[in-house]
This record gives sequence, structure tokens and C-alpha cells, in this order.
Amino acid sequence: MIYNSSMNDRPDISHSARASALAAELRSVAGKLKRRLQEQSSVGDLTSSQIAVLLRLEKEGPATASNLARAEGMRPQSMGSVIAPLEAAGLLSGTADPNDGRQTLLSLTEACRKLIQEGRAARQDWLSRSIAEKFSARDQERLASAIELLKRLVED
Amino acid sequence: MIYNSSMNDRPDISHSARASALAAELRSVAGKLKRRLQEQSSVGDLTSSQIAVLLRLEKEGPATASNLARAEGMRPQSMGSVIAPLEAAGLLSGTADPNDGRQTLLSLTEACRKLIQEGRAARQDWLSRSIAEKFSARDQERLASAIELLKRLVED
DNA sequence: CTAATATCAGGACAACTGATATAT
DNA sequence: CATATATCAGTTTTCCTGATATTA
Repeated sequence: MIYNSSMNDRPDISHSARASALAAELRSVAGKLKRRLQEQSSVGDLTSSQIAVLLRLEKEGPATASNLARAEGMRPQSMGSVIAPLEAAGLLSGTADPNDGRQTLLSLTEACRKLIQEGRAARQDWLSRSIAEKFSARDQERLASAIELLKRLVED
Repeated sequence: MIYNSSMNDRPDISHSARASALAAELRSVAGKLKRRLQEQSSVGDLTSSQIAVLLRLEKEGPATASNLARAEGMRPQSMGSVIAPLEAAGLLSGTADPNDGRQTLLSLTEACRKLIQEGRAARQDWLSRSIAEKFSARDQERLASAIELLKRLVED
């Protein structure tokens, strides 16, 4: 705390009151977003977490299940059940790391990479589509900095 | 669409590519936020949805379960199970609407109102606390406009 | 032996759908 | 009778915890 509270018991009442109001709104919109993503995932066949994984692998290259779990802030066991259907669908393939037998390095299959590059995946994706449709280039910039803000919030 | 696509098949490739990248990041951070809210709710005794309901009632006055459900973008049945524990805990009380016997108007109990006004609820709330601690007044303003952006996204 | 990875099994939670009772 | 509210019951989804095998 930067504020000196020795001369005043409530130096930041409005600061925390504002925080509380913002929290309420953020909680509400986060809930809606969550439900929206979920309801859309039943339309296609990929869940939100699965799309997040695919796009991360596409952007940052092969990774292990544990790596992905850490990146997404979830447990390795949970990531396992996110990944399993993707492997079954032939979108992901795992090869054992020759240097470390414990690890299985996951990478996108050629079929999946093609799907993403053709933009088909994005067009099927409700969130990508909504952002493209509803947000101008200027708004997309604003969204980008908003996301940085949210990242700070969910960090430790 | 403002762009004229008659002279070019892909006038907004970068626009939608950017949208797709933003979607990936937003999805990721939304997932983390969701998990964070959930893990915190098991510490206290109120879920994220429940806090959202309490703060909404405090801000906007009494409402019916269906009203609240619409406001939060969920089904009335789901809202029912959000509300039930709150009534049981004595934070909410429902009185039958004299004009419309179907409706039960929910309002905060005095105990709950006091809790909120004392700021105890907010201090116990991880999200409020994080926002207050991590964000300067300037950042809170940025967050406020970010939330407006997200609201547009989850709207129909 | 300790640490990290992966996986299996069971459970909790928050939302959903469908059905029913009641009041308008 | 059609509509809106509330509630009961059952299901699904996603993530969790705990336990075990394997390799470094």
C-alpha cells in the first residue's frame, strides 16, 4: 500500500468502492462470456479450451501437455482430457521426446494446420467471428490492451 | 460491412486474422479468470454468480428471479439454484408480489445490506480485492472501458 | 530417493434441458 | 387457452483431487 493510513482510516474508500463495482460488472460479463463460449462449443465440435490449445500450438509450436496446462492455467490432468479428443480427431499427434521419455511432444497434424490456415477454423469460431464483425480496427486495438489488463488480473 | 469486397476477394484478411489472434488470447484469459473465480468461491461460501446477484440487487433494487436471470444471461432454472442458498443463508428474502401472484420479488436482507456497506463483502471478494490492489485509478478507468467492450461482445 | 510427466478413477460444481404447478 | 413465473428432477460439461506408473 502506498497510501498512508495513519492520518485517515479510509484513505481509499472510493478506490475500493470503484474496484468493487468494476468487479461486479466484470464478473457478470465474464459469466456471460463463459456461457456464450460454452453454448457455441456444442454447435461445432471443439470446446473453448480445445480451440485455445490448437491456436497456441499453431502460434508457438509443439509443446507437452504439462506445458500447455501451465500456459492455460489449469492442471495437467485437466489438460489431458482436453487433448484426448483432439488426438482422436486426428488434429493433434504426439511423439515421444527422444531425450526425455516421460514427455510426449504434441504438434498439429498437417490436416489441422491446413484447416487453420484456410481460416475455416476461425470462421467457424464464434468468438473470432464476433470480434471481426463487431469491432473496428480501432476497437480491436482497444481490446488488445484490455486483454493485457485482464492478464495482469489473473496472474499470481 | 464498410469495406467494399467487389474489387478484392480478401479485403480484410488482416482484420480477421487479428480478430482470430485476439480471440485466442481472450479465450485463454477468460478461461483462467473463470477458473480463478471458481477456486476462490470454494474459499468463501459464495459463488461468482451469487456475488453478481447480490451486487446487482444492491445497485438496482429488488427484482424477480427471472429478471435476474435475464440480466445475467442465464436460464431462470439456473438462477433458481443460484438464489436458493442465498435465501437459506438469510442474505436474500423473497416476498410475493401483491399484484402478480406468480412473481416473488427478491430483496437484500438488512444483514446483507450491512455486510455490503461495511465493505466486508468486497474485502472478502478476491476479484474486488485484486482490482483494488493491482490497478491504479487510471487502470481502473481503462478496465471500465474494457468491460464496455466485452459487453458488446456478449450481446446478441 | 526425489522430482517431473502422464494417465486413470471418482467427484464437485455450475450450467443445461425437460416437465409440472400455478397464476395472469 | 396461451403466456409467464417458479420449481423439481435429471443430465452434461469442465475442471478438480487423489492415486499410480514411468522415467530423469
